[in-house]
Amino acid sequence: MKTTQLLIPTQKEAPNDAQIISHQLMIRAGLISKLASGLYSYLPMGVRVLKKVEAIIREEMDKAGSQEVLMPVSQPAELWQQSGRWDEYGPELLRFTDRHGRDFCMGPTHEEVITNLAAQYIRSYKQLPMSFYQVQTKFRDEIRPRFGVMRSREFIMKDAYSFHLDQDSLQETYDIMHQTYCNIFDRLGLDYRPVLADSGSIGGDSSHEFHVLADSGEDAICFSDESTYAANIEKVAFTKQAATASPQSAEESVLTKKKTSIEQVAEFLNVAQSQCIKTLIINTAEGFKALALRGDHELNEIKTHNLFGEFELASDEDIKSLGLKKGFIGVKDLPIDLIVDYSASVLCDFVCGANEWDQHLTGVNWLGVEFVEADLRNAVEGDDSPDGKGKLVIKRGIEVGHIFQLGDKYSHAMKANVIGESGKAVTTTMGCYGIGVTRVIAAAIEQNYDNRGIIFPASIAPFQLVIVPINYNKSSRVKELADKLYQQCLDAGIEVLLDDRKERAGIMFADSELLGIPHRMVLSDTHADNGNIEYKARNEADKLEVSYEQALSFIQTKLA
RNA sequence: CGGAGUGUAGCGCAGCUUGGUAGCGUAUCUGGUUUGGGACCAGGUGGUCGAAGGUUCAAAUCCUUUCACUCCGACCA
Repeated sequence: MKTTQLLIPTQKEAPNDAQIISHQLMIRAGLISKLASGLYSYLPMGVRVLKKVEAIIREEMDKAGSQEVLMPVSQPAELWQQSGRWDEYGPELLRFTDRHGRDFCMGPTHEEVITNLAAQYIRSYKQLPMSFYQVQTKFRDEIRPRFGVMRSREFIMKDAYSFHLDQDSLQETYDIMHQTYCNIFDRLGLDYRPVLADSGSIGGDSSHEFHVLADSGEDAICFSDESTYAANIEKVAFTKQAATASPQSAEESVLTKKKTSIEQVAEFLNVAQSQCIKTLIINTAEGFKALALRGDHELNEIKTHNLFGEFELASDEDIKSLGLKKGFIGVKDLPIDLIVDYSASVLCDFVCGANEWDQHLTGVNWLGVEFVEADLRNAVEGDDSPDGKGKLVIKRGIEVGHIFQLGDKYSHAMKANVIGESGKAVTTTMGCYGIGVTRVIAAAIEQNYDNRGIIFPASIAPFQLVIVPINYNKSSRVKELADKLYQQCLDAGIEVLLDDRKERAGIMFADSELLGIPHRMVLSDTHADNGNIEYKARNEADKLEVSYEQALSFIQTKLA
């Protein structure tokens, strides 16, 4: 295509609400345009990239034997009431009412619809296993959309669902999908890692997230420095440890006026935060519970949720009503159940609140305290890897894919049964596999850019090659050479952009670099004098002269 | 939802304290000079200053209400 035929609104400056690099560059390169909070239009260049990503995903999904379908964005409430999620989902589910007063929602995901389809059409075990996918718009009414298309409200997702007669069959497809996802992200040219993820109540190794490594990632993921272990920080499970020390000192109460945080107390008493215990009070369906953690550790909400169900931190009033002093809560003589994290229960001679205003205790030991132990915390850098090999390293990741085994949650609720071999109805078992298509683009940019702009991986660049003729509108020789080369490239099936604008060289260079087109050929009178063109790869510093005659075969070699 | 901040031309911003003709850079249009790294000169286009109400002879500016957007938080007791 020719630049003058395209809308490529590049900008020198990014809008000041664009915080992260991918957001800034997508706006500056004219890929997207913001309509409202968390809502973006894709402009021609953005759509080209989107289509590239989708094409790779489609090819690999087809290869994996999945069938493409397309389901509606708006969905009737009845389906969600059947699955129970109409009440469970919360405010992220955008609901609305049609003119007849019927309730609907914008689909944040499509388990309900696909399960409904399966219930209708899959009747016999002989049809199983079967899987479906779609590339489609999702709507999630995010509490705080941010980072451009990274966390937007409307986004494009590839979601796939599989149906099985039994767990073995599900596991088989799950493994295929795992490999398929690796193939997809390999082809997308991304540095990614599959990591163990939280799978809710199902448990086991039945859920993996695919993370693109980038400092701006919203998730923390843990790796062993000596093995292949990799997991979301939320998922790293710890077991009971053996005590490494024994009590040495006697308990003592000290004045810690207005020192209410672990940080303040540790500094004031000149002890490590890891030698302090913090006591959190939570409100659960079964009443208030006290949780004790090492001062340098954080409470893991998912683990806590798995233990107690829905919970929230106790309010100031709640703490008061229990007779406790906020900022000075300790582990001794609590009026409620105490649950102690495994790494806190092995501490000796530690510091904790005294349950009196402005008082902490030092030299505290667990002797005589009643409690149960549990795994409550997030992993921190340097923890022992749960597989027993090496220490954990923490990196930031952007979650671009998630596969998990659903079991029969939806198929049971929505009666997706098949007639089994014995002639009786059997509830199918399901798997579910998602890729955030639009997020993949942002993630790819987070991983591939420099101070001039985007450096798209070749597989998803909007164009493979840009031809920059200098003085295209002045020099008939340059124009002739450029047009001819452009036509040769088109004939050869190369996705080529001819910058036919009446612009100075600097502007054309800057735009092509901002847009991240992998290969560039420059034509000018000076090069034409030598019968040459100039070639430069976006991701390399050096320019190269190539003879005009060999230009096409040269670029074909580069693209191969 | 809690806290903070911002709304003035497509984008980036000044003006507001102390009310008095709507400004700058960039983009865009016209003409000219330039032409291998975002050029220069000249002349234009473009804004009911987020919206509504109020005070005033007079409001971008002061007051009230409201809407939108952004950031931080919503585990660190």
